[in-house]
Amino acid sequence: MYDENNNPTLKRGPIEHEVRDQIVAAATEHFSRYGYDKTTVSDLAKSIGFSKAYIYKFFPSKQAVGESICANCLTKIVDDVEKAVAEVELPAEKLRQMFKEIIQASFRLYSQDRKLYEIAISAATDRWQTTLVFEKQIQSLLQEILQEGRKTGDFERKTPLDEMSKAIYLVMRPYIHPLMLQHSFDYIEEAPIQLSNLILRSLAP
Amino acid sequence: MYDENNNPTLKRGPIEHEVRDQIVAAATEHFSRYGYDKTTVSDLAKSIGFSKAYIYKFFPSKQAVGESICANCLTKIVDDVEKAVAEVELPAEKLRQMFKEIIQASFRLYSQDRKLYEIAISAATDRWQTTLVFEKQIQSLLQEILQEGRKTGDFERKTPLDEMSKAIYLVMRPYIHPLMLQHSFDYIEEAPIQLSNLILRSLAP
DNA sequence: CGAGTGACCAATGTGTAATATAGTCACAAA
DNA sequence: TTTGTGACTATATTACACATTGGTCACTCG
Repeated sequence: MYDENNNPTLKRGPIEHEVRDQIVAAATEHFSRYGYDKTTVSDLAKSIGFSKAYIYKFFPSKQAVGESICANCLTKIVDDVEKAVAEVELPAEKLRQMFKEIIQASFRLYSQDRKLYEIAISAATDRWQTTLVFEKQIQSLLQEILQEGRKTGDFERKTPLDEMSKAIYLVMRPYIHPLMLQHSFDYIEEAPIQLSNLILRSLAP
Repeated sequence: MYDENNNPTLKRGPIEHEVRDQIVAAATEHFSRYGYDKTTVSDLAKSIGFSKAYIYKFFPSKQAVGESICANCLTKIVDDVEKAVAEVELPAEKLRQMFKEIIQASFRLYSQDRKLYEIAISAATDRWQTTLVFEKQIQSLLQEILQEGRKTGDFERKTPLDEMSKAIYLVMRPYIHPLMLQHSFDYIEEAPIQLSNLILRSLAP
């Protein structure tokens, strides 16, 4: 597996360093208050008391800083989803919870940190690394649930797991992709319910 | 049912009139060549040999002209889908064909008339009348197929028809909405197949 | 050597004055 | 009445000079 923690398009210079953390902290603050575009690299530098050039000892580009902040948001979403899934027992319920919580966690980010959500939109639209990792994590979680459901006999076993998993991911994708989710806000209440029902009917043994 | 053919937000003055047709023809030509934004109402007027003011005897706004042209595109898509559906016998095959052809017809518009596709995006994003009509038509077609499948015993009958229909529409929606479809181009080959499979598994009696 | 920076450049963004456009209306000709 | 228009306004768009910004590099200081 690829180690995205030492990826040269995302990081540069010392991986563990106090200043790196300061940059991330300052960026989180500034990006969420003023937005990615209206925050300059100089702003970040000033707020931690260094020169702009020093930022570039730790990050190869402004976008790389953005990706770090975005990665934190997406990781938070994955954590919330995993937590919600862990709260119930049956695989079918896990699936419902997963779908519902992905939407709710994303929507929370949208409501409470609009500016960071906008970064997530750029990330998904321009296919930043961090988005690919996020998608993989969601897909893994989905596959785990499916595997468990197959083991317990709650889900059918004829259809190949990959096919099952892929199709269900495709159903969920419009609600995972931040840009698409925006165009589905009218459905965030009913969609996870109706679509979970449909998915579960298709998974009946 | 509401008569959108005499809707004051879309039309004005004589409904059946040669000049109206000329305007629509000129607009189709200009919009598809130069795009909606870069075509001025004066351009349309000039190309049919009248003054700009005369256009407004037939349409209440430039957008209304755009909606007319867009309505033609969407009607074409619905026709293509209905034709494709009529070509097969079994309800299950009709569903597959429907899903596949919606995507292909939209993609054809995207490939061959990019500028008109862009109008369709505006229409869907800003919820123009014409888009609502289009969605209704697709939903009706879907419901017809489901009803037939229930009658023939090909589809299960426990789940309420409305629920079934709604859920399947939600699965298809990302591929019907032109703006969302753009972000799913990577999946236009596999999605209709995988998702039709999933839907049909959920419809098994 | 490692931490840190000012000066610099190409590219991108911004403010603004000038232009173009959507839409209306009173009115004319047929 | 029906067909058709030029002149007008308020809003949107362009164009262009100017300022900012992302990013680099040679350099200093300890």
